[in-house]
Parts: sequence; structure tokens; C-alpha cells
Amino acid sequence: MPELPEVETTCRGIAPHIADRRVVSAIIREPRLRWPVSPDLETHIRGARFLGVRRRAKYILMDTDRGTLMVHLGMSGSLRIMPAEAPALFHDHIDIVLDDRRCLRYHDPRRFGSMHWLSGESHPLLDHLGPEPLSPSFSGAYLYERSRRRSTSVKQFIMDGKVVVGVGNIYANEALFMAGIDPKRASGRVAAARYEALVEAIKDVLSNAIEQGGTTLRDFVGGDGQPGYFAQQLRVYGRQGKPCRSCQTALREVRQGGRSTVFCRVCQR
DNA sequence: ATGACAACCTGTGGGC
DNA sequence: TGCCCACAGGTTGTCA
Repeated sequence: MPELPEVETTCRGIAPHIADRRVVSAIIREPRLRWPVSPDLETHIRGARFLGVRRRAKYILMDTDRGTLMVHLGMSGSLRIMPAEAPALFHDHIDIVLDDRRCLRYHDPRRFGSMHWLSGESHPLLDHLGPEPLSPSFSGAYLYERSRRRSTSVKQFIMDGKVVVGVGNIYANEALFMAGIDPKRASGRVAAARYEALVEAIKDVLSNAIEQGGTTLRDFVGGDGQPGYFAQQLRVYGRQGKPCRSCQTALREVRQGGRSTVFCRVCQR
């Protein structure tokens, strides 16, 4: 479900509702997520006051006066503000109960997400992450440099979190189309100028998707329960067999690293 | 270091 | 109508 724009949408949705709220309790109904949720979470977070919400890669970092709650939404997770007394539905695994009779509810059918408590500033999962795609340090020159002598395809290269974070399957497909680059091309054989175009496309597509509240494919909802509206603007993702919006050629689909790639063989070289 | 691939899960949609 | 398989927004760990 969530790529970076969806995670950002979630952050913005919950931030105003948890700021200055104190945690009354944590209800862990199902600790078996991507990483087992520590029973100590309740001990640590009870009584903590939320200060603000940050994002690093696709991790949501909710700072408190005692430490930081770190949440990843995996493939199917969502985090919403709910009335605390609202009955928990199937796959509502964790509630962080607040002092205003509401709660932050974590829902995740596939359980690929995670929830950790950070006493300090760091966590092993946050080490070795590449730059943020919307930061100035993410540039064409950077991608060009990192890609030299690498044989992996350009699509898999930009989806590698050690290279740059937050570029998931949907937006990788979209950005490569926008930049006119064949996703199957070896990353080490993409010219510097084309990496400039690719970086511009990545920043554009992510910024626009954030403005639209993310992409709702099945059931994504932001922190306030609203769906995203970017799906209607997708150029290639999910459009295999349909005409290219630029040249009308039927879009092709291939598999790369087990993920679906859709592209135009005329517009992307 | 790099790359290829399996693994972790449940839900859903398409083909038969 | 119903069953089975393939696949779905992500990331980590392992092995060659």
C-alpha cells in the first residue's frame, strides 16, 4: 500500500491529532509483525507526551518526551486516529490510547510493517539508508556516481534503499517513463544528463503524489481516513496493454526482481 | 561489494 | 458458482 507519498500523507494526517497528547496505554493485540513488537513498548510509552512527527525513508517517527515511536507500514499497513472506544476490527493489531479518548490505531493485514520504541536517536534499521529523494543531496550527479560499473538495471538501482530511500514500485515506474529511460537498461550505462532528468522526474512525481494525498489503489487511507487521489494521474503503473499516453503504443510489462515493470518501448530507451 | 532470490503474511482477482 | 494460482504498495537476510 504505502510508498513515500502515502507515508508522508499519514504523517501529516496524524501529526495535529497527537501533538501534546499524553499516552494512556498501549494495547498490543497481535505482536507478530515484520519484527516482533516488544512487550516493553507499553512500559516505555505509557505516560509519554507526543511532541511531533518526522519521517525517515518510509519510517514514521513520533517523538515524545521519553523516546520515539517508530512505525513502518509495510505493504498493507495504515495508521489512523480513532475514537478509543471504536470496536477493533480484524487486523487492528495495536492501539496507542491517548488522553483525549482517542487512539492511534495500527491496522495491517499482511503484517509486513513494524513498530519499535527508540530510547535514543538511532536504530539499526535507520543505519545505511540512502538520502531522502526530496533533499538537495539527491542529485543527478550523485546517482551517476553511485551507478558507475554497476550492472543492475536502472529500475532496481533506484529502488535500492541504500542508494535512495522512498522510491517504491509505483513511482519508480512513473519516474522512468517521465524521464524516457528504459527500466531494463544497466544503471552503469545511463548517461549523466539522463540521471539529471531521472532525479527531476522522481522529485516531481513524489511531490505531486504528496499534494494529491497519495495513491489509493485498494484501500489506502491517510491518518484522517481520507483516500489519496493520485491514482488517476498514473502514466504507466497498472496500465499494461493500454496505450501510452504520449505515443499510443501499447504499454509492455516485464518482471524485474519479482516486481512488475510497465513501460513504453518507444518512449523509453 | 554486488546481485539474485527466498522469505515474511493475508487478501483478491483472474482463469478455468 | 467455486477453486486454485499468481500476484499485490516493502524490506531483510542468505548465499553464490
